[in-house]
Amino acid sequence: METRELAYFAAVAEELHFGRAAARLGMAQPPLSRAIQKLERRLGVRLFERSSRGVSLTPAGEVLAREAAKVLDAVAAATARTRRAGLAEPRLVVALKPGGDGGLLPDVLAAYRERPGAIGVELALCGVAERARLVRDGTADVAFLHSPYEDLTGFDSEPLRVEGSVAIMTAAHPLAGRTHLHLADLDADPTPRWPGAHPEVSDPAMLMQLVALGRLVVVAPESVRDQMRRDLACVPVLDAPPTTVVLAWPEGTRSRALAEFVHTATEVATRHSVPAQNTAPHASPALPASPAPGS
Amino acid sequence: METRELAYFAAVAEELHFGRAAARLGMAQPPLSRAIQKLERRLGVRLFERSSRGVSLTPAGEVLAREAAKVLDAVAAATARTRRAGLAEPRLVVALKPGGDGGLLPDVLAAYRERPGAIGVELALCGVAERARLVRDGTADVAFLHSPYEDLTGFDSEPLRVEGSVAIMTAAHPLAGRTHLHLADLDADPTPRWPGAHPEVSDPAMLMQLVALGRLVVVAPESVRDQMRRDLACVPVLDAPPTTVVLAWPEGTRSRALAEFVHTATEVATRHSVPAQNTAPHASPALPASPAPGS
DNA sequence: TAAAAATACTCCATAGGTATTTTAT
DNA sequence: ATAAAATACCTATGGAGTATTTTTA
Repeated sequence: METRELAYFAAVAEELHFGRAAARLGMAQPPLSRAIQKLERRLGVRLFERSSRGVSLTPAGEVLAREAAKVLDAVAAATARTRRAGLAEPRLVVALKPGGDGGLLPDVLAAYRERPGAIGVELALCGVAERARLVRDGTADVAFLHSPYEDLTGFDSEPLRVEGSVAIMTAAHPLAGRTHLHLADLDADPTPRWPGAHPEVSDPAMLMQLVALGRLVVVAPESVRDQMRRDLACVPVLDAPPTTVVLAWPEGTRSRALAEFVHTATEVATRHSVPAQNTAPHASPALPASPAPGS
Repeated sequence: METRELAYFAAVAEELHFGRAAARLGMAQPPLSRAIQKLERRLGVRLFERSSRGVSLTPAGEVLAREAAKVLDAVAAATARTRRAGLAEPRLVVALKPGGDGGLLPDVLAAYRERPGAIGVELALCGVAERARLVRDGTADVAFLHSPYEDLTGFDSEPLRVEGSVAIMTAAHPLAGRTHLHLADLDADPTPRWPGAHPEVSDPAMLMQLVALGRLVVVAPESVRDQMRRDLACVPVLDAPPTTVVLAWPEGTRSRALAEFVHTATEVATRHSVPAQNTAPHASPALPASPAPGS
């Protein structure tokens, strides 16, 4: 089964229309129809139910749709990773969303840079949805993700810090003065879970605008506090499930640089978490840096 | 990147010799050389270091070797799973090695068969090494595996039962009369860990023969007791790491039948483990079957 | 100089295009 | 009657074979 055929199949499976799929693929409809027929013949399985009023997937087609996506992802990742491995000086690409590092990144970068074999680190700032994809498709080596909000299948990961949740609301909100609250206190307000569980609003700035307008209360990891608009209030939610900031990379990766980066990150994370308390996570005292190797 | 090209690349990467790789692929050497060159051109990356005395992988080539293997596995799995999904009456294929089910399988099969939507179950009996591969390549849907002996990356899994370890030895062995022992007691004997950690001996019958001859003592999960030769003795090892029998299936599988099978298996496993004691794991009393739905 | 990969050329299998027919609603 | 997929037929790209040359240890 060639990847070209799988790409054709995937296009038809998405469009459920040979003509439109062909247009999307930049080809004519007849060769596409023939390619799918040939695939069906070789597999000995009918993949589509055709009628003049549209096309639908057979059960076997449903299976192949999932499998084809995996294959095409793997091919894209293979291409990207091989290209990146061929660069003259290799770089480690770290994907994160703004503020998605739980405040650890600056120290992690500084600590990693001191290591003997350290290579250049490139940051891929991106939206919530893209981080995992960038790693899956080989564009990035590793990402800061939020467990359990993000799906870690296919990744190995290392937890860096556990964060409690805070509710973000207007200063005018009746609950804004409280020292803490419980999820039940928010029953009256629309409270989409962070990040982006709500359909329409994926842009954080827009979400915060809705909060500022008093239309929403959002529950988010406490580290967002630092980059929050000043006109919003922020109250710890005691019984919201905690968020874990994790570093995630593709299962089975064998890269010296990545291993060292992850190791450095966990070290920095423990340095941060041991002295700091849950209620004041960013009051990390200026510990002396660990003895620099070499110079 | 076409799968054909990746298969070519994988062959050369394994053989490290264009001529032999071409022979293995059933083609002539020149087109193979050209195909690899074209791949290198398209990726913009050198994959092999060539000399007249052999071929070696560049760092980028090493990366692609791993990635290509993933892609080719995914393609093989896609083919197998799609074909199986197209069969007139779908079957659930369960891979296990003889005795690798911890004694649970008969009850699991009986319980599953009673369920309303149950489909046919096929058993793929196979050696130790093949079980995981059968699931990975789509030939089987689910396997009984032994954690932590087997690599579960790429699988989701459900633990069924935790087993202690026993040492298997000749009845004449000085330790054979003991009621229990510790790993340190075995320091004097060659003791490959079960299963198949030792290089040469992969056939269990051969391994048992070596045990019977007094050449080895093996440490194995306690459920092997049942199918053990009568001329061997079996002593619990208290400090050996416990083995967990798990059901494992490909990450992200969406199959009603599989979900029900796994659910049934965990139910049966808890029925087994609750009344039985660690020291007599197979003395499961004849509980009344759970109320059959329907008839 | 000998083993192995690269080049030169030739051929044909097949992917893809255009025109048209079949099919099912 | 009409939208959409299938078929017929043609073209040409590029994958593969044979013969030969180049390379380097």
